[in-house]
Amino acid sequence: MRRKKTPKLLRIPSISNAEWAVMQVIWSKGKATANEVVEALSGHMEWKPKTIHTLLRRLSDKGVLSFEQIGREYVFTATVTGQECQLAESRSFLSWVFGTDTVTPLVAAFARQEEISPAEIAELRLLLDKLEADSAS
Amino acid sequence: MRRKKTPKLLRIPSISNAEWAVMQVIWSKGKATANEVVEALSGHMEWKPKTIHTLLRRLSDKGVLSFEQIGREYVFTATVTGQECQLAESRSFLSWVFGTDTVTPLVAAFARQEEISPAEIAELRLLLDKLEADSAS
DNA sequence: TTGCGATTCTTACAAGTGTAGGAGATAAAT
DNA sequence: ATTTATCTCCTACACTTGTAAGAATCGCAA
Repeated sequence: MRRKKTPKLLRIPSISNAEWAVMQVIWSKGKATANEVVEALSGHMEWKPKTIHTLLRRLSDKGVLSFEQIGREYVFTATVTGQECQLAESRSFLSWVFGTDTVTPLVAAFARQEEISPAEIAELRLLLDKLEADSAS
Repeated sequence: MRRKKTPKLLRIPSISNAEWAVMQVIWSKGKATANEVVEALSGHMEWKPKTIHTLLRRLSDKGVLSFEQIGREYVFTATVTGQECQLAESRSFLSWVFGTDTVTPLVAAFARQEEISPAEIAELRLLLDKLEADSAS
């Protein structure tokens, strides 16, 4: 039987909008050099390499990235998982926009605008089923 | 039969964190003077009145608040609904944190951490049922 | 070993935010 | 009519964010 995860309240520093794009790359690749990040982002972001370097530095300063020097390059890795950050951000988002700590109001808001497709409804149902099964076990 | 709401892409200017607290008050009261907002926020926010005045001014500058002068006071009203703003913010949030335009990943993230209570599961199911009924009609 | 090219470190700067203070105007009270 | 208590308007300032340029450094090729 799965137990509630430890409520690890490790303070996750706030990651800005632009910084998220960089983190996504690191998370998806596990680790990456500055150039790999630049590479990965070129195409769908129109950032100069310098800009990305700045973001990497700021993220390191905040402690959500760590790096080791390999030769003359730095290899960055995340010190927090994407899931942790997503959850943390989601919580604070829900709290300031909906004044709540649950997802329901958000879903309701989308529902009101009929922004939820039948396929998604099915997907959500499945999720709920699994949740219930889990907690019942 | 309900039709999809007009996809009114009226650009909603971004409302900052602190500003949201002010908007919540205006939305809940319909209209309010500066002092009423100060009043409403005192207690759970530790802001000086001046701070709130500044936020009101900035919101007016952004055009999400309008005001009419009654005597020597200003009465503020919102020019955008809370729902519009919540939806707009939610969309941009989901897009930069989850890289999606649907709510499912957020719900899944909460589900993974078992942050969803049985009661909430029921509530969500109800919501989905209603949604489906609506679109089927 | 010396220059060169790649990489990192330092600095910049405007816009947006959080958080107000002080000056000026004005309605109300006396 | 003057004072006074309130409001609003203008100004401030440090921090964050988006967006980078230039300087310094360091390892490799010649």
